[in-house]
Amino acid sequence: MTSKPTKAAAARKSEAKGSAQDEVPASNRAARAAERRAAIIEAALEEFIARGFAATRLDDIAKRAGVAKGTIYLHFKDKESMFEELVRLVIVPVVERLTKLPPPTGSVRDLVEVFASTFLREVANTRRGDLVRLIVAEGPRFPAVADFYYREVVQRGIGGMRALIELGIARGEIREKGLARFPQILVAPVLISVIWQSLFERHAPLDAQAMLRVHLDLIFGERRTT
Amino acid sequence: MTSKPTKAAAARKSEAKGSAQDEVPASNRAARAAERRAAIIEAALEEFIARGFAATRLDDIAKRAGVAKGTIYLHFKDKESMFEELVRLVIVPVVERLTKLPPPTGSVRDLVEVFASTFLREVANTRRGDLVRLIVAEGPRFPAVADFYYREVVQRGIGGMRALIELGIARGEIREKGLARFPQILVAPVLISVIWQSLFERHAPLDAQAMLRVHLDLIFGERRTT
Amino acid sequence: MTSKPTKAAAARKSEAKGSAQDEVPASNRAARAAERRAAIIEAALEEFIARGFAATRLDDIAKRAGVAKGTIYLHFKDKESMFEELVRLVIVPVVERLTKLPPPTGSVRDLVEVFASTFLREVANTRRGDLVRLIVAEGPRFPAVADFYYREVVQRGIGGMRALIELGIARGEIREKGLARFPQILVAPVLISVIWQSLFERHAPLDAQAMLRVHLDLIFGERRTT
Amino acid sequence: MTSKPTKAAAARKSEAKGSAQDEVPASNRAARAAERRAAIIEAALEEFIARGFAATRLDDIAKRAGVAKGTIYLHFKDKESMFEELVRLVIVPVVERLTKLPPPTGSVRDLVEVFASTFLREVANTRRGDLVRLIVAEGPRFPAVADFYYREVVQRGIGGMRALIELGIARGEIREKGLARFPQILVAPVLISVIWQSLFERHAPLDAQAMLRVHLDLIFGERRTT
DNA sequence: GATGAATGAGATTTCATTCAT
DNA sequence: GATGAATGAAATCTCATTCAT
Repeated sequence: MTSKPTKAAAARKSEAKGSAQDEVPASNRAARAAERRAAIIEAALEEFIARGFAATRLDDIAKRAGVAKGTIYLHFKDKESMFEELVRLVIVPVVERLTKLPPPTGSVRDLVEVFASTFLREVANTRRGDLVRLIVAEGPRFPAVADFYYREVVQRGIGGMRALIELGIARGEIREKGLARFPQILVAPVLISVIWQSLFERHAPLDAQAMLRVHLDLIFGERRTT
Repeated sequence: MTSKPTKAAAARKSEAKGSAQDEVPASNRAARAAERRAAIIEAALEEFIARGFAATRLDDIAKRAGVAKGTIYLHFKDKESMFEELVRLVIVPVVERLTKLPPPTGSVRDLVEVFASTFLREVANTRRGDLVRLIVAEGPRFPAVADFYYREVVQRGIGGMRALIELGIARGEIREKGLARFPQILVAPVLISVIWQSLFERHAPLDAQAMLRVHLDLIFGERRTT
Repeated sequence: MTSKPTKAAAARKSEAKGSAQDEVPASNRAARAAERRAAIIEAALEEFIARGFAATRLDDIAKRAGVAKGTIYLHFKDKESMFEELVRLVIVPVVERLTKLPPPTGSVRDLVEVFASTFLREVANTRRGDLVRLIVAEGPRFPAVADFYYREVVQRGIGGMRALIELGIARGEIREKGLARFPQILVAPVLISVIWQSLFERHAPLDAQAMLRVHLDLIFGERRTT
Repeated sequence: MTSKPTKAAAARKSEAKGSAQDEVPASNRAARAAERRAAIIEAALEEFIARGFAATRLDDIAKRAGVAKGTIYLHFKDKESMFEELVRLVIVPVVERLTKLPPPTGSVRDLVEVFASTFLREVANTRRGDLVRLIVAEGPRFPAVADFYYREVVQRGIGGMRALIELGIARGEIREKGLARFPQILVAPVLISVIWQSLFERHAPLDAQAMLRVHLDLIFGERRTT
C-alpha cells in the first residue's frame, strides 16, 4: 500500500551489507553520500507529485529512498526547504538543456514545432509534467517556488517565445501581430495537455501532438503538405 | 496569523444575541442551521483555496465560519466529504447558470466573445477561478472530484465549444477545420489566465481580456473594426 | 448499522402526528411521559448490554427510544445515574416476583429444581441474563451498582439458598454439610451458563438445563427415577 | 486521580539518565525497546482491567508506562489491536505453563485439588483473575478475543477436565457419570470466586480454597481425613 | 414538556523532528 | 555519517450536555 524501496535502493542496501570490508575503493564516503542524496531527491519528487506537499510523509520518502528518516536531515534542513530545493534541483538541468539553443535555421514554424514536440515528449508525458502541476498546486503556499519558477522558466520561456514570434512576424510566417504581446497563447495547449493528462486521461485521452499541430496551424496558417 | 471570523460571522453572532435590525423577522432554527451551513461552506472554500486540502485545519474553518468545531460535523461526515461536497456545491449553480444558453443570434465570434468575457469576469478573477486551480491541484488525490468536474463542467463545456466551432466552420467564420477536434484550444488561454493570476500576477500582470481577443483573432481572423 | 427505533417507538411517533387534536383522553400528558420513560429505559438497557457503559451513545439510546436526546435529561440526571437507576429499575421487579416464595411443600430438590428452572428460563436466556454479565463487567467501575446488586440480589439469594440447603441437610436430602457455608456452589452453574451463552455459544452450545440436573444430582444424590 | 508512573517506569527513567546500578551492562537499543514494550503492556493491562476497554485512555497508559503517547503506536497499530494483542500476550505464557502436565500419579482428586489450588493461587487472586473478568466483560464486543480465549483456554481446559473426570469415573473415584458431559461444573466455583473477589469482596469475603474443597467433596465424596 | 442544533472538552492518531548509539 | 526509536505538538473526530425555541 505504501511506497516500497526501489530497485536502486534495494541494491544500495544489499551492497551496504554485502561488501562488508570496503573492498570497493571507488565507492568512497563522498560518493555514497551523493548517491543517497540523489535517491532522496528522486524519492521525494515522486512522493510530492503523488500526494502534494502537506500529505507527503518523510517516512515514505525515506522508505522509498532506502535510507533512514534521520538521513534526510543530513541533506535538507526540513521538509519545506527540501521541497523548495527539490524543485530547483529538478528544474535547473532542464532549463540548462533548453537554453543551449539550436541555431534558428529553417522556418519559425519548424522551429516551434520541433521545440514543442521535444517538450511534449520530454515533459508532458513524464514526471516533469507532473512537476509543473505540482508547482501550480503548491505555488500559492510556496512563493519562493513560484518566484523561482517564474524567473527560471516562465520569464525565459516567455522571452524566447516572444523572440520567435517576432521573427515569425518579421518573416511573414505569422500574421497575427498581437501574438507578440501574449506568447502565453503559444504554450497554452501544452499546459492544457499536461493538466489534462493527470486529471482526465481516463475519461477521454487527448492526442497532445495532434492538438499542438492544429494550434500551430491556427498561428502559422494551414500547411499545404504534412 | 490564523483566520479570523468574517464580518458575516460576527454579524450572525451579534444578531443571535437579540439585536434584529434587519427585515428578517423570525429566524427559526432551520433557517439558522442553513445560515451556519452556508457560513461553513464559504469559510471552507476560502481555507481550502488558500492552503489546499491537506494543510487546511478544520479549526480554522470553524473559526472563520464563527461556529464550533463540532458543528462542522453536523453538516459534513468528515473533512474529505466536506471537500468533495464543497466542490459540488460551488460548481453546480455556476453550471446551471451557464446552461441557460442565450439564443445564438449574431456571429459565432460575438457569441464566443460574450461568453468568454462573461466567464473571465465571473470566474477568472473571482474565488471560482481559484477553485479551478484547487481542482487541478487536488484532482489526482480526489478522483471523485475530478470525475465530477469532468462530467459536469469539462464534458459539457467541450461539447458546447465543439457545437459552436462547427457552427463557425459551417458559416465560414472559422477556417481551421481541425479545431472541432480540439475545442480545448478555445479555452486554453482562459485556463492559462486563471493559473497565471494566482501564481505570477505579482511578477507580471496579464491582461486576460486582451489576450483572449488576440486568441479569437487567431481563430476567427482579425477583425476589421474593433 | 446503528440502532433503529423499535416498533413501539414508531407507533408512538406516528401517534403523535396522527392524533392531532387529542381525541385520546386516556393518553394524557403524564401517561405520555411515563411511556417515554419506559421506552428510554428499554432502549438504554439494550444499548448498555450490547456495548457496555462507556461505549454506549446517548444518541443511540434516544434514537432507539424514539425520543430526542434532550428528553433523556428530563428523566435522568446524566449518563451515569441513568445507568445506575436502570439497573435498579430492571432488577427490582424481578426480585419482587422471586420473593413471593411459593410455600415449601415437596422435597427440597424439587423446590430447587423448579426454582432454578424458572430462573434459567426467565433470566439465563433473556435480556436479564445479559444484565448479569453487564453488572459483572461494569461493577468495578460502578460500586453503587455492585453494592445495590449485592444487597438486593446476591445477599438475599445467598440467604435463601442457605435456608434451603439447611432444610435439605435437616431432611437428609443433602449429605454434604459444608454446602451450607457456600451456597454459591448451588448457583455457580447458572452463572456459568449465563456467561457461556454470551461468549461461547457459537463455538459450543451448552444445554444449561441438563447441566443443572447433573449438578443437582451431585448435591442431592442421583435420582432413582427421572 | 489519574494513573501515575509505576516504580518500574520511574526506575527505567532514572536508569536512562546514566545510573546503572544493576548487572545489565550494555542496554542497547533493542533491549530498551523491548523494555518499553513490556512496560506498555503491563500498564495497558492494569488500565484495561481497572476501567474496561472504552474508558481507558491511551494517555494514562503512556503515563503509567513512562513513555510518550506516540511510543505506543510504535508497538501497536491502534487501541483495539493493542487490547487484542495484550490478551494474547498475557494468556499464552500461562497456558504454556499449564500444559506442561505434571505426571498423573496419585488419586484424581489429589490431582484436581493440586491443580485447582495452584490455579486459585496463581490466577484467582492476581491480575490474571481480573483478566478473566475483563474478557467476560469485553468478549461480546471483541469476538476475536472471545474466540482466542475459547480456543486457547476454554477448549483445552474443558478437554483436560473431561479426561480427568473420565479417569476418575473409571477408577471409581467419581460416582456421578453425567459430570463427564459438563466439565464446566468442575471449574464453576473457581470462576465464581474470581468474579466474587472483584465485585463483592468488601461486602463478604469468600474463602475460595474452602469453597473449592466443599465442591470437590461433592464430586469425589467426603474425605475421611482432612 | 420536548426538541435537536450547537457546543467544546477530550479522545485517538499522525508525523516532523531530534538525538543517543 | 547513518540510524530509527522516541517524542509531543497538533490534527481529526466524538459525544455528553446545554438551552433557545
